[in-house]
Amino acid sequence: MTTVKDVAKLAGVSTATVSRVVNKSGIVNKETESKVKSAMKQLNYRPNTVARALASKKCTTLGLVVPDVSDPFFGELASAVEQIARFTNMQLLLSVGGQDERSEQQAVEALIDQNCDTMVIHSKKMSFEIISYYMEKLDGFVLINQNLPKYAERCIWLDNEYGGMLAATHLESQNHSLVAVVNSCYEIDDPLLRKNGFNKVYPKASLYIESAPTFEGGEHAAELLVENIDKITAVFAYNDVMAIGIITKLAEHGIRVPEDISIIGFDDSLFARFCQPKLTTLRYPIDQMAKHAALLSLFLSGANTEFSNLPKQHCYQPFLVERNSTQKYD
Amino acid sequence: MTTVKDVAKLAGVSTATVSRVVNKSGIVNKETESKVKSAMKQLNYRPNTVARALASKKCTTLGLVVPDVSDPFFGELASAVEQIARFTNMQLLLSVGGQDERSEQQAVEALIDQNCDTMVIHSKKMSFEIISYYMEKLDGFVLINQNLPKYAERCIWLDNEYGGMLAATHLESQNHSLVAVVNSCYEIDDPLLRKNGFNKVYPKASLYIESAPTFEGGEHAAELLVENIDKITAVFAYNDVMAIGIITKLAEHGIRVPEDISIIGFDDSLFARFCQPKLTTLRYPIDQMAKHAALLSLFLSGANTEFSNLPKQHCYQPFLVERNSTQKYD
DNA sequence: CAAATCAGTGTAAACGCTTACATGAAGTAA
DNA sequence: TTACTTCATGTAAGCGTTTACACTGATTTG
Repeated sequence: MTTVKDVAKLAGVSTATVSRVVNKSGIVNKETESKVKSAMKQLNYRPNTVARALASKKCTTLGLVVPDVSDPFFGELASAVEQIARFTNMQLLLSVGGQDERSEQQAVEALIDQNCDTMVIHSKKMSFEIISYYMEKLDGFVLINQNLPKYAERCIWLDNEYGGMLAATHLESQNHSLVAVVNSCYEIDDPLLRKNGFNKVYPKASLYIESAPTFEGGEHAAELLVENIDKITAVFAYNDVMAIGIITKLAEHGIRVPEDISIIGFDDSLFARFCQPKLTTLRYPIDQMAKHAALLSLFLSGANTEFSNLPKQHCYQPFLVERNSTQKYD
Repeated sequence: MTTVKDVAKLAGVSTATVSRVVNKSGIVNKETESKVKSAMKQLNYRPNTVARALASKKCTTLGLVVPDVSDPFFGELASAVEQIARFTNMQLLLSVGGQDERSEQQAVEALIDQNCDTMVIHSKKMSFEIISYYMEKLDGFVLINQNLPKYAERCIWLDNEYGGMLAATHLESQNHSLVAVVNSCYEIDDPLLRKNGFNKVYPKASLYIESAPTFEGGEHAAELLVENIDKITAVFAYNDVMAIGIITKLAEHGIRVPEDISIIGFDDSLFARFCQPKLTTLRYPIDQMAKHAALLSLFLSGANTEFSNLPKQHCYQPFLVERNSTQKYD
């Protein structure tokens, strides 16, 4: 491993000077600079990021914690954050938080141990106290998919209520009056908000079901749907996977989508186009949101000052992607 | 931030002793140990991983490079590696390699800059020369989904040929004699090997098509399938996404799966169950493989010596998952 | 022309930790 | 008693950087 010292010796300067040219900090003579540069090239010098982080107390890693990378939604999120990391010469440090508060907190602590002070967190279970603690401690702590009014400046979230409204409006425009809502039974805000938004258009759903936000959860909900099939003409599912679970189970009962019943999903996950029929759904701009969150964290932690003109708006709006799982009712 | 010094002062010992108890290295008196431990607790001390890595020249990060995290296949891979990392108190450092040799190499270099010397690499484009270079330089450099005979001890791969055979055998057992192979057009070994395996059972496919290994690629291939629909009764697709693309496009032409034509995929991706009909496919045990690769890297780099009795077998076998997209031909 | 400024560079002390080596006390064998 | 172990701990020199500060010689200012 070649170090600053080697470079300094070869170039006939001090390590301080080498450091100056590497970091483009301080003033250094053009000639000296080129001597140093050629020495670096000759020795194939690569600064040691770890030593650099230690000495400068600045860190070159961008942390991300998500509940589960194998979920394609978080895969997309991770991919977006990684792009920003690479673009700003940082390294992505990934921790998965799992499903309970303790492991989420451990994931954050693990990042802190790595001197990482810029991170974007998708938390499911962390209490407000714990979040506040980190917010106070780390300037670069930013939350994605969660809106804490007290820290709204450091949150990036989706307008779930608006999403619910959009779905409802779409169904209404297709003359559906008997609609079911199949919601997630998880104790987070999103399901509630989507339902609220939906209720603004349809003050009362013909049927309201809660189930796990998974394929199986969708299948399970579909059983109940089948029993009440005469009372509904359309359903708003919490997410695409559930919607697909519903469609699959419905098909087993000989109920066709969209001919017999319309279904609208949420997320526009990459497999929304994989099912029969292709899913009408709401696009969740997680890619943009994740990039915004990463840039915001970088800016707030002081790790990167180039991107100061970030969008003021921290709340993102989903939009309708109309495919084939919904149709006019008559 | 509280450091060893603070702990040492509070406990009335030297930093060396604190280090000893933290690392369980060297001999330390029971009493002293508990004094130190309580001091650590009291100050909420957490060792700084960066400083530790610098001083000991051992690193606490486990690197992973994949072509694209947003692809659920790599999401699963990343998730498995992360589990091992967490289990061994390491941090996952994720780099995405993209689609060309240069960026793959940059991804690796970025890991090296972080002092990371244990890493698992899924490469698509790296030349043998470059790979050899890293193999010689880094003991912990292990390859996944690639078998380089010279470095077989540091590769974990799938028996693609066997997979092809399995698919063929299944189709044969269902009396299909007119089979098409829809393969990936990417220049990697996998498609070729799968085809070879398939050919052992069916020396000549009734139709051979190459296309991009994506949903669209599948749709595209399906157009050709449709033109030759009378010549085939079954198709072996390179992967699940292609299979789904094919099914979707076929459906548009009124061709039903499996009634009119059987189709078998590869991977058993999580959405193999999302489509209609659910896909018969070959399970790719990427989860196990990734864990093995991570453990192997950890062992070879010397970062963790606990797991020395790893499976001798570096080649993994896919197996058939029979669902509803194939049926007996008569 | 003395004083002040400034470009360009070097010196050396951090950063938070590990670890080779030194030290000293106590026990053991001769 | 002397010499040798063994246990337990401390001292201090790194690890590869950054950076505050000091220094020099040249240029500008009044």
